[in-house]
Amino acid sequence: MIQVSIVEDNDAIRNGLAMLINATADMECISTYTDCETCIGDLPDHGPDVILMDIGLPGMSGIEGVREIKKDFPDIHILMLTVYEENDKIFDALCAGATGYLVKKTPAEQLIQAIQDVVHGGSPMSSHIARKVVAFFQKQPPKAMEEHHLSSREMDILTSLANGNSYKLIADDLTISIDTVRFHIRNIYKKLQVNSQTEAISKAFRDGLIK
Amino acid sequence: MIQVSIVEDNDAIRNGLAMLINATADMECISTYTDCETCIGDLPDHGPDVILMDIGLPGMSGIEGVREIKKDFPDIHILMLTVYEENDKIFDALCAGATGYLVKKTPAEQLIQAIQDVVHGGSPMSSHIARKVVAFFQKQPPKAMEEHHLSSREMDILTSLANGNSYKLIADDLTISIDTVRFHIRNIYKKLQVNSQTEAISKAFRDGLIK
DNA sequence: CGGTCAACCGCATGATGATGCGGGTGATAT
DNA sequence: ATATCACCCGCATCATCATGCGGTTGACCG
Repeated sequence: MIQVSIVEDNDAIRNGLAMLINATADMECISTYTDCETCIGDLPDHGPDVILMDIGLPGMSGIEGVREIKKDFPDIHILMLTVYEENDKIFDALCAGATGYLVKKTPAEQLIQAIQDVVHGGSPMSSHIARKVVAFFQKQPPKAMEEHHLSSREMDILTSLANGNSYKLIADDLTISIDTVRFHIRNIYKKLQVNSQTEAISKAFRDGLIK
Repeated sequence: MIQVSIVEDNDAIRNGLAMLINATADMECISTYTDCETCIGDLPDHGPDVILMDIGLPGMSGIEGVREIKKDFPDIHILMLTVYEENDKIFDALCAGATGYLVKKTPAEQLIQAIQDVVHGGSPMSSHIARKVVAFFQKQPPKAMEEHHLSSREMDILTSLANGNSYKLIADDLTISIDTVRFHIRNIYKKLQVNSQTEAISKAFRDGLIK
């Protein structure tokens, strides 16, 4: 029996969801809340397996609620159920610890399916949400190493620099002279359009040149 | 009519998939390949809407194939269909441009559903795959600011430092004296266990103190 | 009320870095 | 065969940083 709680301030939606869940075999809605705060207060007494969580709530937002709940009850799966489709909300919710993310227009049967999915190790997402999540990975390397056309030697030096080595140490590591290290670093600066180690390292990290 | 191509070296699987697709209304398999190279060669002539792509292929890997295809035909949706569930493969495939990621044991009807989903703006993923993708977002801050207990002032300085500002600039920005900047930086170094700007910035990035 | 702590300020010294200039080699491309 | 480019080396100079020491203030806590 999957035990579900609901956090949703709209009465009609909340009650509708509760009825839907109670009408499903092997699933029951053990509690409903109109805000995160009271939900969190109840958790020590009766913790559900899954929480359906709205985002736009009075008081603490659903995303903040996820963070709080996950901190103390990491085993509870939280399924965001919201009208928001902005990237910020999606990623914030997932980073906060939400296991899935559904838009409110999701049909009843898919919602039930999602709840089952989440307890069986899945992460249900509405299709357009999933697409945005996937898109996140694809726009990651806007400027890769090739864009900055750093030579392999320059990458050596940059990497060593990022590890906190001084010019002297880098020179010893690569068995070249310290002046050569200077030479390469000058070129790196030109290519990255910076003029200090700190800037170079920052840029390298942000552009994914270094991990 | 959704036009589908298949790249899969296993004869039984490839033929099975083709039959399944051709048996579905509004869907046809227009070509099948046992390797990426010939598929890519064919694309200029007959480009499908969706490609089902295996990863473990003779010659060019499916992931490399995705990269190549997406470079020249960004509108073709590629659905990975593979046995691999390792994080590396998943993320590499998505970064390369795959729109969805299914494991091979996916039942026929879900596979058909996934193909339809992908042309309608979704990103179908097997449930365990989706969970891994979501988990990616959640394990981001292994050591957050709290772990290093940097004060908010120290964070100001660290951030400014990462933006390539010199002590003097930081001092002006925060309207404090340059000696105070030094003071804070000394403390930052102690807390991060480093002793140079470069190391501090590297550590800050790697620990997610700075984005 | 004394203790602790974050935040602030100052000075001094040696080390390191940034940048300008000069030069050399070998491999690849035109 | 000459150009280009990555890579290598050297010197000089000024700016910046790392680190040691000292101090003040105001907030919070037992």
